[in-house]
Amino acid sequence: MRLLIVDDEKLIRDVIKTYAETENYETVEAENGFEALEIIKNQKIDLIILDIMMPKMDGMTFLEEAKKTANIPVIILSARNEEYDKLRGFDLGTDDYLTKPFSPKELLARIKAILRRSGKMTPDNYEYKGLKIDYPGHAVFIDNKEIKLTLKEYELLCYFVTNAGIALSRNQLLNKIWGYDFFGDDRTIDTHVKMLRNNLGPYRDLIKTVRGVGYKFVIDDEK
Amino acid sequence: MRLLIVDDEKLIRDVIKTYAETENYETVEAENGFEALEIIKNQKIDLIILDIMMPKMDGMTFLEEAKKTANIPVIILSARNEEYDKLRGFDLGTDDYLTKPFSPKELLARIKAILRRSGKMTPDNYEYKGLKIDYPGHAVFIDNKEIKLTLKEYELLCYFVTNAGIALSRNQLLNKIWGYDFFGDDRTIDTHVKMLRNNLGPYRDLIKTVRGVGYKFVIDDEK
DNA sequence: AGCTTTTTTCATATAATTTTCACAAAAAAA
DNA sequence: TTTTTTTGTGAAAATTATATGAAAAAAGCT
Repeated sequence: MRLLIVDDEKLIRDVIKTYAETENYETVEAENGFEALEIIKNQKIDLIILDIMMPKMDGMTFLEEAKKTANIPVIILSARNEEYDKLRGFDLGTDDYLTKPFSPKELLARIKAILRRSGKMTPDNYEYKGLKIDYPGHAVFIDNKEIKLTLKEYELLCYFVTNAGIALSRNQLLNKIWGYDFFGDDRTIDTHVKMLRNNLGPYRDLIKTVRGVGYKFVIDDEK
Repeated sequence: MRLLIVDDEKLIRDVIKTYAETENYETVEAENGFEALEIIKNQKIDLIILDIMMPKMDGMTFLEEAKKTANIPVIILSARNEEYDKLRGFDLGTDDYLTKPFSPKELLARIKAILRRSGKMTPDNYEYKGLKIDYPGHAVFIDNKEIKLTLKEYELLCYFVTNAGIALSRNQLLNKIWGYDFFGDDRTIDTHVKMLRNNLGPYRDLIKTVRGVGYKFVIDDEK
């Protein structure tokens, strides 16, 4: 579950980030509308927390643009005195708003409510044949026996699973799992895939090599 | 722990009832708002599971009436498309809602969460094998012998126990046990976990290290 | 204040994970 | 078939995370 926090004040972003992380949400930050637009174009974001009042591109402008791109629910933050009118017309069934100052607790409640409402609840487990992932427990089972994966292997597997059927390039994998700032060897991924495959035992073939591209997690039995 | 299930469809009531009983909740059923009102006037009910859409007296009307009578937490069931607006104003801190179709498992999780939150379920003790926690007495026993834990150790243990099976990050632990305003060293947690483990003696392995994440309390015997 | 207990910090040891790299194997292209 | 490109693999090296002991700091107690 990834939240995008858009606010020009670092302090506010940090506070929200801190609280969000206690609930295990991942967070991405943007300082202004431009940055935010870039992010929603390139990353999977489940919810946007948006300060309406910002320099450069203000919240409303961003919102209009954003709604054209993707349908991501938004929690709008605004000072009590800002024009309420502007908020009219927004889909309060999908979105929500909160006036500053707000209590972090309330924000968290709203976040939860919205994510739930929009059906974005992360399932707490994945299962395919004898392969099971217990997300909250960070555990993976094969035929009901837990297999021990390292963090990277686990992350890899989760990413594969949520992108089943899609060929993922090494670059994509690097960016998503290692982060944008990783400049390591390409063989690194191969090595991790190797180890993951080994650990998956009978399910090792679920991770197919897509030559010239990367890897793909398949859940059908085509040969 | 008695749950009142209010829904006009017998099928739904039955499903909920069945699942609820697996968790040892008693259930009482009502087919409509009138019946439900009667019941909460005359019986001790800890939680209401309420379909918002019903003939005769609908859920909202019932809810308004019910809130006058007693302060019982409510889980509202609604179809995804029903007007969200109506739900505004309800105390999402106390109540909760779920859109149909929902997984029984999720419903159970919510029930648990709400009962816990509203302090109704606070069992006064926890027991797993020879490990016992006497909450009111703030005491912990191992094989019927009291072990002396410091406050932090006790809090840690309780938090682990109520989140059994879930990998808890250091951040989460810090925030929940130390509070949001603690900016201490990460090793602090390790140290407390170490001490707690030592004090747990034979049960020290219930607290597993989840490398790269944090710790997890496990209650099953997988190796 | 002095003493005890608890909490926190921190340095070091230990263990596990991650990365690199050279070469083998496989696939694709020539 | 031969060459070229790409991927697989094992093992070592580098890095990172956790466990632990001991000491400092803080909080309680009498």
